[in-house]
Formats: sequence, structure tokens, C-alpha cells
Amino acid sequence: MAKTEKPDPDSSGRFAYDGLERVIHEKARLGIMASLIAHPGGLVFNDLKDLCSLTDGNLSRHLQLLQETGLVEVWKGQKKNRPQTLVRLTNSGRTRFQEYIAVLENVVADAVKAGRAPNLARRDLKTT
Amino acid sequence: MAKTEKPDPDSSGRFAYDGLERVIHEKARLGIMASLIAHPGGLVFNDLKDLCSLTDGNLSRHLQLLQETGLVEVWKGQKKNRPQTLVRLTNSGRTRFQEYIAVLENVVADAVKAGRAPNLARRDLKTT
DNA sequence: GATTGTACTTTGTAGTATAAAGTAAAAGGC
DNA sequence: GCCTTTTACTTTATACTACAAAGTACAATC
Repeated sequence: MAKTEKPDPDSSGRFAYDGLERVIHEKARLGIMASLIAHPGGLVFNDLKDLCSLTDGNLSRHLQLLQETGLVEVWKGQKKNRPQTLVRLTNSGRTRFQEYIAVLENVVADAVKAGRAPNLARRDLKTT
Repeated sequence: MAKTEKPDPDSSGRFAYDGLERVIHEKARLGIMASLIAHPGGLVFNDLKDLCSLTDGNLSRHLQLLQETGLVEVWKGQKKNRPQTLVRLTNSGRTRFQEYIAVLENVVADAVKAGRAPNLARRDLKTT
């Protein structure tokens, strides 16, 4: 049977995963982004904090960064005379997150493939 | 077919992704682990460096950490009178990486699901 | 008007990713 | 035989950043 289309499994940079944008890749922010893409109408500060199990300060800092990077937009409002912060993905944020996810899919695919065929690429060490 | 079981899409900690072990999650080390699981016989320092597009110092430092954490094992040898370092996953390393990958699959699944049904929860907010 | 509670923000610190410099040992030139 | 270069890493220094503790603002309640 014919081999797959995969050109060179050992090419330079094959496992560099360049597309893993740093701002998104961080665990806490990855959770924030995932929450937000699952809630297109946006989420308020406290819901986000709860969904991602983050502390106040931590979430605040990450949101700041995500906003500076243009991934999310932040809206200040009021609810029953109390401040409310609504956070949503920007269009660019959605796109960049989906690009990031596409790379993650490659990572998973690589790992799953390797896990299923554990001996395919084995090369023996010729030590003297 | 029946829907996949999904108890509460908004439960506390739903997007915390606790299983994303920090040592593995870092981009560079994720690449190293992926390279190694794809090459069960192990890889030598320079191949790894090339596959992951890392500098010498960088790779050296990450390997140190991965070794301390028990994810990889490092073998010093010789090839044509030159030192050669061989790196392989430990059994524990393979298991822990596969657990990590399982969580990544959840992340991807969450994102893909949300991406396919983008308007379900959309609520409009005035302005741009 | 003092206190409590809510909803965040700011600040300090500890940890870490990365590059630059350093080490060791072999090979090749003169 | 000595000196420079190359290979294969390791160590060190620094710049960054995640995180928690402390701080701010303001409304409600006592």
C-alpha cells in the first residue's frame, strides 16, 4: 500500500510548532480563550474567573495582556449599581485562536499517531 | 448516534484544564516530547535541536528539567570519538505525555465545537 | 458614619525561558 | 609539536512573566 502524503517526518523544525502563539499558549489564557469562544456573547469577570478557576488578580492581569494583544475586548458596565466587566473575543482574536487550535490539532495528531505505531521509527543505537 | 455526554457546559472550573502539566506544556518542551514519542528509539542532541529549532543552550536546559522531572532519560556515549547524547522518553514520561495529550484533545474538541456553532449564545452589544 | 461586601487593579516577588559566554576534546594545518 | 578551528554540549546572566497579596473604589447595610 502507498504511504501517506507526509513528505519528511524528520525534516528540520518538524516539531518546532511555530504557530503556538505564546500569548494564547499559556495555560490560564488558553482557558480564557476557550471559555470565550464557547460563549460568543461574552462573559463577565466573575463567570470567567469561575470557569477558569483563577484568582481575581490573576484574571485581571491576563485580561490586560489579552486586550493589549488585541485578542479580546473589554466592556465596563453596571449591574444593580455594581461594576460589571464584560469580555468578548475580537474577530481577530477568534481567528488567531482558531489558527492556534489548528496547530494543537497537529500536536495531538503527531502524538496519537506515534502512540498507535510505537515501533515504526525505532532506530537502534550503535554504541561502540 | 447519541450525543456525547456533557454534564454542564458552564460548571466551575470547566475551562481550567488542570491536566495541562506545566513542565510539558511549555512550547519548547512540548516539541521535545512530541519528537521523542515519534522516535521511540530516542534521538541524539543535534537531531532534537534541529527537529525543534532550538539553540544548544536552550535544549540543554530543557533536557535538564525534563530529566529532573523524570520524563526523559539521557545517555552519554561516543560516536567517532565525539560525545553523543541520546535522549529517550521514560515509561512514566510516555504515560504522562499521553495524559497531557488527552487534555489537549479536550481543548481542541471544545474549540472546534464552539467554532462550528458560533451563533448559539450570541448576544449583541451596541457599538464597535 | 462606620463597617462590610463586591468587583476589580496594582504591586512585589519568585520562577523561568533564552541567549551569550564558557568548557572540553578532537581534528587539521603549518 | 603547537596553534587554530570545529563539534558538542554546559553554565551563567538577564529579561520576562505568572501569580498572589495588598490596595482601591464604591455601594449597601448596620
